[in-house]
Amino acid sequence: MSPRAHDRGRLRKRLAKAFFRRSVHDVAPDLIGATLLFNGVGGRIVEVEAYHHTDPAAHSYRGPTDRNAVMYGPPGYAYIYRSYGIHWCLNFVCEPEGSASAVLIRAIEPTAGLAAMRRRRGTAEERLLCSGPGRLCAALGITGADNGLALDAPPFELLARAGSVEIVAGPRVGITKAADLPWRYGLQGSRFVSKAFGSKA
DNA sequence: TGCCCGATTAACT
DNA sequence: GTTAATCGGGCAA
Repeated sequence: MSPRAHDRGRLRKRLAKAFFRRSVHDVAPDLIGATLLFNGVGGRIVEVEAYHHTDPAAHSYRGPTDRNAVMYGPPGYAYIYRSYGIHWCLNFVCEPEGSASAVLIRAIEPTAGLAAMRRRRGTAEERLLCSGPGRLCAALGITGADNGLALDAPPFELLARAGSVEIVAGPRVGITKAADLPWRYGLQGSRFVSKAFGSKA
């Protein structure tokens, strides 16, 4: 029996680099419901935001710098930056190389490695373990040292969602420029999002 | 070189 | 509701 036949039905498809080589506005909603693991710790993605290089709120809007260099590389890699000098935030580089566009991973529903997450986060509240970009990185143990790593190889593991999901969109969180663009996507009804979605986008 | 602001969070009043 | 923690980028001098 081939490995493929063995895996069928048991394991979901791993997201390859080609998955990310599309518009951020296609990749972002397609990530909702996918499973993100880092060293085996993680869960189901329930909230993301799209950042296009033409977007004034994007780090790549004003051109390449030391910090955003990974955004200018090929798709399918992790762009990790420090936020407010304290937190780490995880992004997936998308679109053809040079587009400098990415998707910010804002929240996941914890499903694997709960004990490790609680230890790193210092709280037992499951809902608060990964509900926010900074909290998510803390729970999974992701830091700036992981900036530039490929998403289709360890320590990362990304699995496509199983079946269909209902997706909601709304304005992004914590930005002042282009704050009206509805480029935040979430899993309908999830209690693990960082902030509730309005009824209308 | 110095100063202000930000894709945040937790601990305050 | 407000504020501190604390780092890189952007812009003024």
